[in-house]
Amino acid sequence: MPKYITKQRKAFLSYLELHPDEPLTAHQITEALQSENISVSAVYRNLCDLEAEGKIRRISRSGSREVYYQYTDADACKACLHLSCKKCGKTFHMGTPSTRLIVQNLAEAEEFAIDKTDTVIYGVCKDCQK
Amino acid sequence: MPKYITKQRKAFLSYLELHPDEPLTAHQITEALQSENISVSAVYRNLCDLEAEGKIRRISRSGSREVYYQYTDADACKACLHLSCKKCGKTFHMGTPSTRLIVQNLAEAEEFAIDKTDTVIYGVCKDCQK
DNA sequence: CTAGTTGCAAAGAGTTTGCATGGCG
DNA sequence: CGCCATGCAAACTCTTTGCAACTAG
Repeated sequence: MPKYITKQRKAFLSYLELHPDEPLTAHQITEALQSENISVSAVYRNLCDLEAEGKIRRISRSGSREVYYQYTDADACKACLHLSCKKCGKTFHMGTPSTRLIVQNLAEAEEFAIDKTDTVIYGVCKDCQK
Repeated sequence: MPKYITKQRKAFLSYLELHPDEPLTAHQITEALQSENISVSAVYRNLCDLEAEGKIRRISRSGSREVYYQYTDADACKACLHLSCKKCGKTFHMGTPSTRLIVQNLAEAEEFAIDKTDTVIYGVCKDCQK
């Protein structure tokens, strides 16, 4: 948790708030904040801080060597599961009833306590299915 | 797809087959095959090949900087979802009925076509819940 | 004034690649 | 014998770190 609100941190945070749930690379963020003269190290340090606070999800997987950071607007989505479209990259929030159904089914049928924050379900969204 | 069956590749593949669905680092694999005198580059090259063939899942996420490779024994688990325990690291295969239920629910309630190969559900398994 | 934050450049870690050598078929 | 795979070391890229300078409170 930040103690000083510097110009760089302010820019960094407001950029993330404008792109919630969007998979961003460290490089992308640095580029976007070029006008604010933020350094790569500051970006990484801030990313690490947020990751430690659990406000950012870091992901990398098959198909791309890139590492993505996703700003997850805290409370808004602690109750739901996240759906990520492999085509457009957008993230969707699963409705509460569906989420509950899955959580319950997993608990009952598999005795598995799902972690809603960590899990991301991949697939193809409505719009990209055409 | 391999054209020659070399001693190193044979050792590499049989090691993976002994550790299906287990999250392994490239370093770990190299260490384990030390007696076979396999080089790091050979390990990486073989990992890349399998990843391209879709036989290996590469994953890295918040909480650890490590990159894990998981050998997914092809056909055996194309029909089910994977559960990964955050405590013991083991992977479990979700039963077909439960899987079907989730797939269907996602399709109906969210119009989202889940990709069973890419998705991994994180949480805590039965044994680790105690 | 004091302590947290930044920028820079150097250090690190993990992964990839070029090239000559060696081995499978 | 011809081509693929390997090993080695160098090259790369991304990320982390040390340190001095800066700045918010």
